[in-house]
Amino acid sequence: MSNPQLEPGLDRPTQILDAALVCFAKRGFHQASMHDISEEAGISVGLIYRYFENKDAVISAMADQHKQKIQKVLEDAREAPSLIESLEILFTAHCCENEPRVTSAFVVDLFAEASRNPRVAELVRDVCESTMNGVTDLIARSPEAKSSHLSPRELAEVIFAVNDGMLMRDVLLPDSTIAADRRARHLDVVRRVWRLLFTETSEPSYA
Amino acid sequence: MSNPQLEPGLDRPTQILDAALVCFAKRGFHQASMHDISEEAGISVGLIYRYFENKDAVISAMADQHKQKIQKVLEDAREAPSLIESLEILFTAHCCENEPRVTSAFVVDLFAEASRNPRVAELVRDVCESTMNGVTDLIARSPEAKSSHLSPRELAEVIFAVNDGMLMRDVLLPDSTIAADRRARHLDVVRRVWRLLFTETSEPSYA
DNA sequence: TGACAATGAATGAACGTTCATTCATTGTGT
DNA sequence: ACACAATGAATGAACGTTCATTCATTGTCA
Repeated sequence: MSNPQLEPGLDRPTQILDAALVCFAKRGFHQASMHDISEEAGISVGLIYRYFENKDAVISAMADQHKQKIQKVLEDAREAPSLIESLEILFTAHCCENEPRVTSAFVVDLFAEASRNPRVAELVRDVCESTMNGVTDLIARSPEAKSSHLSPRELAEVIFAVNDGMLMRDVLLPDSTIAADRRARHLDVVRRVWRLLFTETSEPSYA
Repeated sequence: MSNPQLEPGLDRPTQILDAALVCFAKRGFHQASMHDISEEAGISVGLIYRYFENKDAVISAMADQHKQKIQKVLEDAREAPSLIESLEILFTAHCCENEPRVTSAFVVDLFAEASRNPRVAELVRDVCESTMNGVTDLIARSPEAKSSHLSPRELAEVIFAVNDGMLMRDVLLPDSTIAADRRARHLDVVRRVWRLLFTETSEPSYA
C-alpha cells in the first residue's frame, strides 16, 4: 500500500505540511481539524500521526518550515545588485507570492499563536532576530545607507515594522484581491519609507 | 436576587465583555470556551446567552467595543497641543495600557479572525479606515507636516504600518515584560519614524 | 512470508448551546 | 402592613456535536 497518493519528489512530511499550510490559512490553527488536513493531503488521518506526534508538532514544524523559507529568501536578497532590490525581494516574497492569500493569513495566525504558546513565540522571535540581523548586515554593507543619520540596526527595525504592518493590513483585503494588486499596494507604501530612510536629511522641522 | 456578583457601575454585557477580553487574549477566540468566560466573569454559562445570541455575537461585540475605544482615543489625540503629542497618545494607548499584554494579543487575534470571517474583516477595515482618516486630518492641519514631500494620507499610511508592525512585535515579548518597557520600546521606534517623516529632505541619495 | 505503510472506525474529552428549575425581588389585593 | 402571586435573572446539568488521537485491520512490496 506504500505510497498510493504520494506525488514524485515529495516526501510524506512535506506533503502533510503543504496541506496543513492551506488548511491553517483557510481556517486558522485551531479551527482546522486533522481531518481537514488529511483530506487536503489526500491521505488518511492516522497517517499524519505516523509522521507527527500530534497537532502541536505539526504547527511547530510549520513554523520551522517558515523559518527556513525566510532564510532562503534572505540568501537570495543578499545577491541582489542594490540594497533597494534586496529589500524588494525580501519584503514582497512573503506576502504576495501565492494566489489565495495564504502566507499573510498564516503569518498573522502564527503571531497570534506566539502570544500564548511560548514554544512558537521563541521560534518566531528567533526568525525575526536572525532575519533582522541579516538585513542590518545588508544595510551596513550598502553605500545607500551611509547618508542616513539612523544606524543600520535602527533602519532595519523601521523597515521590518513597516513590513509587518503591511502584512497585517493584507489580511483585511477581500479574498478576491489578486496577488499582483497586493504586491503593488505593498510596494507603494514601503518604497515611500525606503525613500525617506535612505535620503539625506537636514534638521527636523519640529523642536 | 437580580445582581448577585454584579459590581456597581457595571452592567452585565460590559462585565461579560471584560471577561471575554481577558479570556480571548489569554487563549484566543476559538480556544477560549464559554465556560472560561463565565468563570472569569463569575457568572454561569447560561447567563451569557441571555445577553448574547452566541459566541460569534460575543466576538462581534468585542470588535465593536474595540472600535469605540479607538475612536475615543482619536478624540483625545485631536486635543493634544502638537502633532507629535497627538501621535504619541494615539499609538501608545493601544499596545501598552494594560499589564498582562491583553490588547496587542487581542488585536493580533482580531486580524487573524478577520482573515477568514468577513463580518469581522469588514468591522476591522472600517475601524482602520476611519482612524486613518482621522490621523490624515490631524496631519493635514498641523504645521509640522507641511515640509514633508509626502501627502498627509501617505504619511498616515506609513505611520499606521509602523504602528501595526510594532504591535505585532509586541506579542513576541515574554509575558513578564512590563507595560512601561513595551511603551519605551514602542516609542523608541516610532519616534525615529516620525522624525524622518516630519523632516525637511533633500534629494534621495539613490537613483 | 515478514515488515511496514496506510486505513478509517472507534474513543472519549471538550465544546457551544439549551432549558427546566430556583428564588430574591417586585407588584397587587386586602 | 401583610400575604401572596408574578417576574425574570441566574443557575448548571445535560445534549448533540466536533475534534484529536488510537489501534485493529488491511494492503503492498521485497
